Amino acid sequence: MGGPRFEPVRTVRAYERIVEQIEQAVESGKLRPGERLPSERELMGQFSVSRSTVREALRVLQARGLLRSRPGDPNGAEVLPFSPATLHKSMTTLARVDELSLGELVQFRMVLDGSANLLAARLHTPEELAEMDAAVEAMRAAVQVGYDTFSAADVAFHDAVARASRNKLIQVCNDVVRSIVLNLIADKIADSDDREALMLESIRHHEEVLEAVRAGDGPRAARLARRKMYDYYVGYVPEEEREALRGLLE
Amino acid sequence: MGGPRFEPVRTVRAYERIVEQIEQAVESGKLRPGERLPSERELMGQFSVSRSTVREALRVLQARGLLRSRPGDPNGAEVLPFSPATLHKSMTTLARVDELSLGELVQFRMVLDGSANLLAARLHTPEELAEMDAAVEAMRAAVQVGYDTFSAADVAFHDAVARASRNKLIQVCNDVVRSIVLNLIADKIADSDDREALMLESIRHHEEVLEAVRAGDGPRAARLARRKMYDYYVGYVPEEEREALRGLLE
DNA sequence: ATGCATTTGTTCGTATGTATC
DNA sequence: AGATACATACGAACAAATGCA
Repeated sequence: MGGPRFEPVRTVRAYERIVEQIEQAVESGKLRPGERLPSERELMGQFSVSRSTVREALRVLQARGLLRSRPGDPNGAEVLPFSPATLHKSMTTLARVDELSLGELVQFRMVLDGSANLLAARLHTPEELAEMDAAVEAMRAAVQVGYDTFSAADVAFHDAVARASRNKLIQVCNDVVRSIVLNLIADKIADSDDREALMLESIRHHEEVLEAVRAGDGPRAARLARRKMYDYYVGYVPEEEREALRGLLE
Repeated sequence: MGGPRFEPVRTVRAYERIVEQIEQAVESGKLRPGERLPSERELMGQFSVSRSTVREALRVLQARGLLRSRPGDPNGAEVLPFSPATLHKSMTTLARVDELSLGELVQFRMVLDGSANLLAARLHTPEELAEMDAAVEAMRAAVQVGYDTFSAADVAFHDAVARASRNKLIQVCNDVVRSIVLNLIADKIADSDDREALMLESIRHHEEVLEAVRAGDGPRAARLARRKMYDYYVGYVPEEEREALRGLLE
C-alpha cells in the first residue's frame, strides 16, 4: 500500500515557460545587457509557439524591466541592465493601494538614511567626502536659484552618503522611498512662504551631519541625520503619527 | 521668434493605454480587490482594440500582481489585493543580476530587524508580546522536531516584531530580504553538524531580545537584535565583508 | 538622402479545452 | 449531463516604424 505520491499539477501557460527560460538566461548571465534577442518570428520557431504567445511573454519581461523592444528594430528586443524601476513601481503601488502613510515613509527614510550615515562615517573614501562637500556647496549656491535646483543638490548629498555606505540595498531603497516622499509633499513645500529660511536651515543641518561623517563618528552622524529628517518633515506629518517617528530619536 | 514650445511625443502603445486605465482604476479604488473585470471580448469592445491587445495588457497587469485570470472563468479576471510578490520578485532579480553579496543582504537585515525591535519595544501591545512569547515557545518545542519547523517559528518571531513596529515598509522589506537570505544559505545550514547547538543558542538570543522589548528598552533590543543576527550569519559571510557588518555593532 | 527589406504593433478569424450554471 | 461563455492558443494579414545598403 501507499503507492507513489503524486504532486498536484498546476497548468502552466505557454507564455510563462518562455518567460522563465529567457529570465533564467538573463539572470545566469548567458544573456548580457545590451545583447539582442532573436526576432519574434524566429522566437516562435525556437519555442514552437505562435507569435501571440511569444509577444505575451515579451510583454511580461518588458514589464519586469528586463527587455525593451521597439517597432521596426531589426535587431530584436534589447536586454536591459537592471534598474530599480520595477522596485520603484511596486513600492509606489504598495504606498497607494495599501495607503502607506507619510509617517511610515518618513520613518523608513529615517532608518535608511541613519544607517547610511552610520556606515558612511566608517567606510568613506576621500573622493566620496569630496562629493558630499560638492553637494553641500551646490545647495548653498542654489538658494538664490530656486527650490528645484536646491532639492536636486539635496538629493545628490543623500545619494553620495548612500553610495558611501557600500550597501546597494540601502542605496536603492533610499532612492525609491525618497522620490515617493518628495512626490507626496512637493506641492506643500512649493507653497511655503519662507522657503529661503527652510533652505538655509537645511544647509546648516547637512553641514553638521557631514562633519560627523568626516570625523568618522558614525553614531553621531546617524543620530543627527535622523533628527534632521524628523525636523524637516515633521510639519507635514499628522499629529497622531509623530510619536512613532520620535521613537527613532534619542 | 520664440514660437509655441512643443513637447516631444513618445508613441504610446495601445496596450499601455489599457494598462494605465485599469491600473488607475485599481489604485483609485474604483476597482476593489475581489471585483471582476469584464470578459476579454467585452473589454475589446470598450477599448475598441483587438483581442490580442487586450490580452497583452492583461498579461502586464497580471505580471504586476494586480490581476489573475483563469481559463473558462465566466466572471472574468479578478482584481487581487496587493501582495508584496512583485516587490519580492524585483528585489530577487536585483540580488541576482546585480550580484548582491550575502554580506549586503545580512547587513540590510541587521538594519531592518534592529529598527523593528527599536520601535516594537516602544509600541508593542500585550497581544503582540504574547505572539512573540508563543513564537519563542514554538522554537523550543521545535528543537526536537527538526530544523524546518524551528526555522518557521524563528520567522514567526521576527514577523511578530516587525508587525509590532507598526511600519508596513519595514515589515515587507524584512520579509522579502529574509526569504532571499534563507534561500541563499538554506543548504549550508542543513549540512551543519551541530544544528541542535545552533538552535539552542538561537533561542537564548531570542529570549534576550524579547526581554529587552518587554522592558521597553528599545536601544538595547535593537543592539541585541543586530548582534544576534551578526553572530548567527557571520560564519557564512566571506572574511572581507565582515568588517562592514561590524559597522552596525557598538 | 532614398528606397527597400525586415520587424514590431495591431487586427481578425478560428479552433480547443475548461469552468460555471 | 449539457449548454454556454470563457480563456488559451494558433495563423494569416496589414500598417507603421526602423535600420541598412
